Amino acid sequence: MLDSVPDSAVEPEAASLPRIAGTGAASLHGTLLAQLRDYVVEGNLAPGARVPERLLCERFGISRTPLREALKVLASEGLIDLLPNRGAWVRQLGPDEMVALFDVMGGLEALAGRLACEKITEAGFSEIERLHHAMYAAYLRRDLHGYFTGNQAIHDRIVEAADNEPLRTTYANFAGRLRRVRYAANLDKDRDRWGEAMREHEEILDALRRRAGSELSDILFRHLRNKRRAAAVRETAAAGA
Amino acid sequence: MLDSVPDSAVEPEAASLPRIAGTGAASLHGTLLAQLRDYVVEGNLAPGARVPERLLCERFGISRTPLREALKVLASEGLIDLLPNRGAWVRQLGPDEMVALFDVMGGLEALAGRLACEKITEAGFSEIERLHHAMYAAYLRRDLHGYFTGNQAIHDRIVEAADNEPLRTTYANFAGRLRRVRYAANLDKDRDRWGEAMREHEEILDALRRRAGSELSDILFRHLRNKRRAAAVRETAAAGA
DNA sequence: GACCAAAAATTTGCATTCATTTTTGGAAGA
DNA sequence: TCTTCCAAAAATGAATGCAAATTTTTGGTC
Repeated sequence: MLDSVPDSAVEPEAASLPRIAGTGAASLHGTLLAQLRDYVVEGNLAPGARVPERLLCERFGISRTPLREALKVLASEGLIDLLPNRGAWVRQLGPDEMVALFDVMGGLEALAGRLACEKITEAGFSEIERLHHAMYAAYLRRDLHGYFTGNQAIHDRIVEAADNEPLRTTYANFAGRLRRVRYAANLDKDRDRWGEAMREHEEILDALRRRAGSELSDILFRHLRNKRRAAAVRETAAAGA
Repeated sequence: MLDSVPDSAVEPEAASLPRIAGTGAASLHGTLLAQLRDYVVEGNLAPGARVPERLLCERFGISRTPLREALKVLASEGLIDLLPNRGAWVRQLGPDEMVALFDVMGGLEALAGRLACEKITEAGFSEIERLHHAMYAAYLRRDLHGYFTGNQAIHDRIVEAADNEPLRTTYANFAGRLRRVRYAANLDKDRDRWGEAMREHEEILDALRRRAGSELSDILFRHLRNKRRAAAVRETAAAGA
């Protein structure tokens, strides 16, 4: 039943207009939201630290109202915690939470791979293939940064190839939450993992070439699991330090 | 580099405290957010309709500030669109968007199934088995409502068994967005689909019994795809009407 | 010197106010 | 009669104000 509130006429243009605000692309509010999100994700505030409302207002040159709106959104994205009457705090990931987030990332990548197999074009595949070879070259010359960049690019391209807007958004959200975990950091000390990751990427490319959705889905989930395992070492070590 | 903003001391209790605000459980703001979300999800406002700010303020007995904060969050959840200077509009799903959302749901259920295979207890499995049989009984006596309820319960239990908080939250979000699509509505006219769905559920239970994660993952994704296909008929029909 | 209670100073949450923008309604003109 | 234009009205976006809660400081006691 439609409530006492009258349903205004349907907005005809709304459907065709770009969905501006959803995640906040343009529009003053969206700008601030993006800025503030970057500010947090980039690590300008220490995990577990209080988010200084007043200082941020001055920094961004705005009043508290729009800032607080942005904070509410960041809280719903899981980047910060809002404690009633006690303000906003940068969310700190415990080991369990990190594991949970990694698993979701794995699920999202698995989905992206599956969809990519259905939708990717020959050109799109070639591009990923090119990135793969570049990454392999970086691996051979032990260029950690080059490898990391290429790796990131490949995973992003797969998500892109899935051509699914909500997936893109959700993926970006979880990637942002895990941004602090520097998975690459281990590889130079964990040559085995590096080689293993490289082999997994061979499998990924192969499955994608054959457009084997289920298979790719599986590989990608396992790939993320292993990535997490490698990252967990450092996490645990850091926690113990 | 940590910015000019000084890092306040780390809040020791924050880690152990329940994550109250994230999705908004308690705390006045969270209450309003949940209320408003339900209000939209329940369909009190027509899709494509304007969200009447002032009226909602009166209805909930609050001022515009907290309402607008909640609207920003709902926009980030994808339930409404915010058009700069033009207010909030209930999001309307076109066919393509619906397809995209269904695919993400499929990916999330696939993930849930995979994780459930790793974590579910014998008691948890028995409960799902019980629900399955109850649903089958409903199917046999052509009890559409009973079937639908049981079906929903099973999928929810699988997500629950995955024991992953961010997955739970994300799943709930997408389920809410798709709430308007009444997948069950077709079954009484599409007996073939109903039987097919029932057979798929047999497979689901079987894979879960064997704790065959990858397999269950695949089945669940396909199951959702088929569910979408059935729902799409009605959607298309409705669009054509 | 450590510990605790009370008052001051911040900070939060929400209401209210104000400047812009959009929308509405109608008059003038084609 | 229909379109175009303009002014009034309403709605949005953001700043400010204020009561309640929290945190910090202060002062005193053991």
